[in-house]
Amino acid sequence: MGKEPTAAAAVTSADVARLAGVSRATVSFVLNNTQAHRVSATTRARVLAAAQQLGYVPHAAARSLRAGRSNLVLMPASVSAVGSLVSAWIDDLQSELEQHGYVTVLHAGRFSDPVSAARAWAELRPAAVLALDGDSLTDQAADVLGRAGVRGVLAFASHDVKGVHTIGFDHARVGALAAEHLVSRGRRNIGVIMPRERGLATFARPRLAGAQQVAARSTAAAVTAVEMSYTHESAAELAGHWRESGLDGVFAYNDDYAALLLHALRNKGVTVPGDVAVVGADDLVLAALQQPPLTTVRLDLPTPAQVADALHELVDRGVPPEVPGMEPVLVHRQSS
Amino acid sequence: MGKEPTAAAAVTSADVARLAGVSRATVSFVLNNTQAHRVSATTRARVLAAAQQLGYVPHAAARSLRAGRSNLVLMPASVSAVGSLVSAWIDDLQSELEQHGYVTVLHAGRFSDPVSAARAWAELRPAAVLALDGDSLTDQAADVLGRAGVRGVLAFASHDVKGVHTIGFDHARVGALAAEHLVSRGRRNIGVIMPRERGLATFARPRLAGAQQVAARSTAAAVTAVEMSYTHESAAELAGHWRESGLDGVFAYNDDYAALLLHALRNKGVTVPGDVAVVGADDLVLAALQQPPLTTVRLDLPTPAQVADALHELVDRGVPPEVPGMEPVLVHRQSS
DNA sequence: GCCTGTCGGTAACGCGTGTAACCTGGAGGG
DNA sequence: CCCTCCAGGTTACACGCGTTACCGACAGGC
Repeated sequence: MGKEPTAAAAVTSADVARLAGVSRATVSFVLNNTQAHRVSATTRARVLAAAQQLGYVPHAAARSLRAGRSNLVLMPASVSAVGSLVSAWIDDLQSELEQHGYVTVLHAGRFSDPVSAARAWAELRPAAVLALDGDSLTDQAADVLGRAGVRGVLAFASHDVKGVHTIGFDHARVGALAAEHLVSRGRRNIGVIMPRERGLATFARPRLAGAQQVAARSTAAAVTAVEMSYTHESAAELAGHWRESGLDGVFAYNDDYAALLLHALRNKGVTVPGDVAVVGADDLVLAALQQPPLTTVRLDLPTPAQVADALHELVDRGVPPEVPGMEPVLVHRQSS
Repeated sequence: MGKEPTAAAAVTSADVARLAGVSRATVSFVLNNTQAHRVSATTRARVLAAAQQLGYVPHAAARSLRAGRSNLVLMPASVSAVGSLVSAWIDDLQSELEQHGYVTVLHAGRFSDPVSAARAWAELRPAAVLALDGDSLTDQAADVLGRAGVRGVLAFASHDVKGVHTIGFDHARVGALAAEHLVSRGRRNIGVIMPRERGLATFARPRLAGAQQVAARSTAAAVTAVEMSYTHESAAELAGHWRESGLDGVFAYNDDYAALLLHALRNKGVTVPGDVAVVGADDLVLAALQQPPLTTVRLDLPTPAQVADALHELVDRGVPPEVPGMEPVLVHRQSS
């Protein structure tokens, strides 16, 4: 009960041992149910009682230091970059990994380059790193992780990186799909929204590139990048100059951005899909709520269980089974 | 260059020492720029070169084990429970803490009770725990953290908990504000949406309670809890039976839920605010985009810098400066 | 009485670090 | 020549834990 007001030292297994009147080894045997060593029922009870009384909790770092491997899974991701789409997916993945005995942790830092990012992750000595924006991983970064003893590096990425097991996640396909759809609806001047919000560029750039490739193939269409922030002001300004831009189709990066832009366009008297066709992405709940309902690109992700199993295999045996990549699907509604 | 295909052992400072031809201590002195000890320029260069060549990254766990304290800040929170509102705030907080030398990490687990949750957090031996849903913290949970040597426990909560430094965050006030507004607009039968999504209950329950208190004071009004999932089907079903419910006002927990409900109501021919007034919360960007624009409760949070400073003071000196709590403000638009 | 097991416990080491304490060789002052 | 001092290195320990090897006591078979 009596908690020290002054810097209470942490309770260690040695404290438990002292209180129970046994050695630290015995405490370890009891608390870990070590099968190789037998402990009498009475001492076992004494140890458990002492641990309970002191509120002992083992020190994960010391444990994995001794064991030579950790059960930490690091997901480098900023909370805001994770859209509403993936957040539920991440939660489920976390539960799956928990059942495998892993502790999953999200960490976002602002890093200048991939290698210093990898260095920061490596300091934590996770068992595995699961990168959602795997395209920002270089092979030097993967090398840093490997030298730090990270057993598995899994990444959603469009291209292979040495030392990284990639799960197909080609954002270029998303942009291409949207652009192809707009072209097939007769649009020729296609704008692609590039969010100014930091952290979204890694996804936005390849989506733009995908759209540009489509334009390059079909000679009739042209693609223009259009910057926009996720604010009413930015959307209103964009919509205000829309007619001058001559754009008759737009891929808005996201359903969130699309909804914001849609509203601003209507306010300025630009009709959708009459004057301009709008396509979002992620197929969020709000997409269907828009006026007109929003055409969007749905992203079918591999199930959390599949990814969790793959990660476990990778950490445990070194060779993961194949995981199906992300498959983008166009959902046609009235905005295009 | 040659990376071992078979379980490459992690690079340690001993490896660096061996390659540089010095002792491990010297390596430590060089890499940490220890002022108390002088190292000649030539050996310093040799050590740095060796570390560079091997790609050495220090082992954070071993370091904090030795140092007796960690620089980890743990934020228990599931990604999906963190609304769009707080996600940007969290990112900023993370940068602030990074400048203070902390590594911030998000962790969500499904726990049966507060104490086992605290135990899981305590295993990581963080310097501090920052709980966003602080109302699920008990004093036993705080005790577990304290005994594990966690220096500071900060929580957004409505009530004080022994051993926890709370930052005022009274969700009951949010519900109360919404209810008062609806009553002042002449509404008498007020529904409060309770999301079925897991993890949101800790916020939803006090919001409901706040609304109920308002109803208890003003004899004219009644409050009913209404369950709803964040899906089109659930919203449609709710809207389909709306007239029978007799509700003429609703606090929809959230702008997201409010937008979904708004749309479903319109589909069923229920007019807003004619038949029913709708109030959301969080003042998300999409709130102003709705038809009609959504009345909402904006939550003014303390700045990330304030919280980061408080946390640092708490960890460093044990006594944090006061941090202003969350202040809910009603934003009136046309949906009520 | 001696050898052989088995049961129940402990001593000791190492994981990767940081740092206090301790050497050593050479320069300088008396 | 001896003592002192300092620069520049090393040795040794501790952090909290898991585990291997050891050890004493006691029972049983010859």
